[in-house]
Amino acid sequence: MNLIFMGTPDFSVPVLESLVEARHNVMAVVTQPDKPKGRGNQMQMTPVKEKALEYGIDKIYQPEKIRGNEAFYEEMKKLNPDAMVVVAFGQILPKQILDLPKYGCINVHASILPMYRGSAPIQWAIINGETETGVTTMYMDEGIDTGDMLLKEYVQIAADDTGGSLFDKLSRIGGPLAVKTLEAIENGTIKRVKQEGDTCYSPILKKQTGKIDWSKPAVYIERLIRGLDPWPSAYTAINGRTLKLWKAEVTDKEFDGEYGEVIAVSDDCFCVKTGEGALVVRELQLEGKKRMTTDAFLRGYHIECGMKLGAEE
RNA sequence: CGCGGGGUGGAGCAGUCCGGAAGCUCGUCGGGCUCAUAACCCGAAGGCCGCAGGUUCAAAUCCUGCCCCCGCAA
Repeated sequence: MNLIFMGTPDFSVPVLESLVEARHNVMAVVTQPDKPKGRGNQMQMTPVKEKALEYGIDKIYQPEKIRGNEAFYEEMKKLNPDAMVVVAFGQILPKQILDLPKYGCINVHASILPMYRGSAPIQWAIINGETETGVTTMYMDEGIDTGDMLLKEYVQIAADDTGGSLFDKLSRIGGPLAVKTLEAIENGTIKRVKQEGDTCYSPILKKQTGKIDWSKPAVYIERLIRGLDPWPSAYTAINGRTLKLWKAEVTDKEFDGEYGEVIAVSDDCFCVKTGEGALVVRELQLEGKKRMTTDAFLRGYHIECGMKLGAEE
């Protein structure tokens, strides 16, 4: 098929790869504009752009805004695509664009719709303690992840899955599922299913999302830590410095003390009181330092019972 | 030129401001104690103090340039 691919971050890349490898003709790639990122504010290409360049796809569009962008619309129209495949592109497409391709716009979404619509379905599935998630392909409509569903593939969430590991699992199946969906569309064997029943929205992740509220149950905090690993990470504060937590275990034991108070310290870990149970910290990272085991951390940093984490200085 | 922290035996740190014998908590190896041990006691090995210049009688420490790691902001 003659395709236009729209996507931006890492999650989009494996889908682009699958499409190219399945010998679809990816005529053009649309991705978000390059932005200055990272230390020193270096300009950085989006992952999708990098991959497109690697494949020698020369038509790369990076419109600031698609909505109301007539020039862009004319370009797309000229290409006359059979379908557009959209994966985590980052802009909402106007109806004009959605109606353009013969077979419509296909979206690959990292959840089992209609649950976890929105931009961070993977991480929120972990944070909320789901045991299962997956990938859904659908026809796009004007809403956010509300279009008719096409194919689904389920994935189990392991007790030690992180945002990163689950991301990897889902991005591996996203590509093949997109290819399969296009095949079925071409053959006319695809079935479209309306989204009905329970739904929920997974809001975009911000740095702030990772701020630990110690009055929450330990199980929730533990899932927050896993869900936001490797980005944006769950964090608290110690002696006025940011402390990221990377690995922790939950204890049911209840201790006296305030929420966020260190209530036990041993050679290789320390324990923090939460709203429900306590959290044993196993791996962390102090501002300006590398990620390390609590064991290593405690050799150079002194922690005592009674210290409060997350306190505003 | 966005802001900031840091690179010291295998790990994590102190020492740097106010130059002058390489330190701390662990780990490793050997020995001892013990029914036994990740516990305790004794001993040992292991460091171009990120790299390159400079100042000095003397530099981990002061000056200059560079490399690398990390947090924030975007």
